Amino acid sequence: MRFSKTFIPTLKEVPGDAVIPSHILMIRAGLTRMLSAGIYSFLPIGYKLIRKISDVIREEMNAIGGQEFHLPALNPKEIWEQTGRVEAFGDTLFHIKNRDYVLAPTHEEIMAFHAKGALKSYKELPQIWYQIQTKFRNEPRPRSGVIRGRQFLMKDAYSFDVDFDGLDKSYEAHDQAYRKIFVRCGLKYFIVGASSGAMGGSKSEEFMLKSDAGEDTVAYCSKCGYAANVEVASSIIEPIKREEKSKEIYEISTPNVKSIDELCEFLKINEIQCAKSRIYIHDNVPVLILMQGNEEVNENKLNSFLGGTVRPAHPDELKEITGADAGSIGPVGIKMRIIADLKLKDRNNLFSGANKNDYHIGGIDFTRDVKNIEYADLRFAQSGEKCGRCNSKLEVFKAIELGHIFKLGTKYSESLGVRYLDEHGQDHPIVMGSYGIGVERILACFIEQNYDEKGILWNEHLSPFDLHLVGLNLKNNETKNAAENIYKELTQKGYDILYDDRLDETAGVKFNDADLIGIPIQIIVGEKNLKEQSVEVKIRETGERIKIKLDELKNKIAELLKK
RNA sequence: CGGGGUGUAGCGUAGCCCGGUUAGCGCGCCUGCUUUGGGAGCAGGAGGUCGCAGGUUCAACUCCUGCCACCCCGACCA
Repeated sequence: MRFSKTFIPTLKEVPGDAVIPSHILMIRAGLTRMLSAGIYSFLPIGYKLIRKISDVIREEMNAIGGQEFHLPALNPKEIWEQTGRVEAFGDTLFHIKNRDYVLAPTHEEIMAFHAKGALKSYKELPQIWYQIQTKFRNEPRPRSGVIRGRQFLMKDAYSFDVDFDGLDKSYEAHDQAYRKIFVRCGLKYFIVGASSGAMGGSKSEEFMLKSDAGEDTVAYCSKCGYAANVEVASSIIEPIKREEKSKEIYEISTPNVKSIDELCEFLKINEIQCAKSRIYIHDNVPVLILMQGNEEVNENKLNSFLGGTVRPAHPDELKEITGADAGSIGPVGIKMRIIADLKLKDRNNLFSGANKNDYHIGGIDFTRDVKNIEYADLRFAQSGEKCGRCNSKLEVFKAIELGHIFKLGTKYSESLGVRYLDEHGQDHPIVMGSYGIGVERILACFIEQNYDEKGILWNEHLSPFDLHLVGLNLKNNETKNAAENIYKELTQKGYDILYDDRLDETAGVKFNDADLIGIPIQIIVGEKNLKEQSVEVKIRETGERIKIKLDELKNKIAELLKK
């Protein structure tokens, strides 16, 4: 493809709205342009990459028997009402104003609608149906470029089976296909078991990728592969030992001390010696939660420990319940259920609030002064702590969700009446699975993992072109002829080439654009080397430049691209 | 939805606090000449509802009010 005839609007400067590397580079390298918040246009090179990624997905989906559909984005609202998801999605669902349609945020309903009455016999099952299409979600806050948009491309697949054993097989097939897809796209991913949230259903796995632009925080063990959202992740921690001698309990006047930081500063103590108090309301009953001073309550863990409904107490409730405001609450003498994090188990000589504003208590011994105290794991796992499974070190970091597979079960087939007859003529709901991949996310995440200060670093897994041919001063006829010949010959050999044939751009501009766009191999044709019948081959990632005789170029390229 | 920030030419920005030239600069773009191995030089040129609406004023990019858009943090999140 000739650069001079292709729309590749590269940008020298960082666009004001972009913050994360992939977003900046996708705009600077001319892959995408923003139309509105969370709505992006893909320009020719960007769209070419989207097609390449889609093709990988398509191949792996077809390999497990998937059949590709093309479904409407415009859906009758009625179908979504039948499954209760108009309400479930709430404001996230886009509604059409002048007709009772919604813009599909996903396609369980529509696939199930087509399956209904069409898949009637056990003989027709199982089926895997998928599509690669645009979804619409009215995200309250789009961010990170293409990573969370209001309109985005998703591959979503649905499996239809006679029973849960069949579903297990379909699920397993997708699991394997997904691994292949992400490996083929060159992504360093990991898998997190997760709850399936608003989608309904039981088992699920998320395919995730480490990134500062991520929206989830996960704990990951690179040794055994344990990965879990920090909301549920557990870790092995070293217990903190009791001090040898328990001091007497004593009250301290602490005027205007509200936070743990202020308390530590005021008393010249370490936050590890503090028991931080939080009041939660559990099924309308207050509970005191105690955390070590430097840690926060993991409300998710608290929730699953207590069951029922749990919420933090409002500031105005605190005084009524404890007699003090936040910052002066503590376990000594308080009459309610008390649960402390395991890090505080049986500790002594602790500091906490006195349940009296502007006073704290020191010398607290949980075994002596706080009767009926319960202990539970209520903290967030942190980097460096030991993995609960294999004892090596956990890492905690932000991650982006690339794909999600889950066992839906019969939620949609029940509510929409998607049923089949078994060999005895008995009728059953079809058992479904649902499997999604964010297509643009693959592109953005690849860039998040492969860039340097000059631009993107495509590789053998993913690249818009095989080769970037840079013709320097093309007003020089010899150079032009040589470049044109190389372009012709290598194209005939089957290579996909971006040929920078721009007449007026200087060498520097072309070099920088080539580095920005980031095709792995550059062939540079210039007067200097042509005098020796040579051109230069530059490896984008390493910056290595190799001088090659013209007649050896084809072999060298073949060798480089074979890897 | 809460907190913070920004909106000036295709892109990046100065000016605004403290109202008063023709709204300035860099990049990009157009024309000509020179240049061509790491974002070229000279000369000339085009391009602006200063986010929108209202208000104050002799006078508004600048002050006030409302709205909108975009970004960041949080809440939310298949």
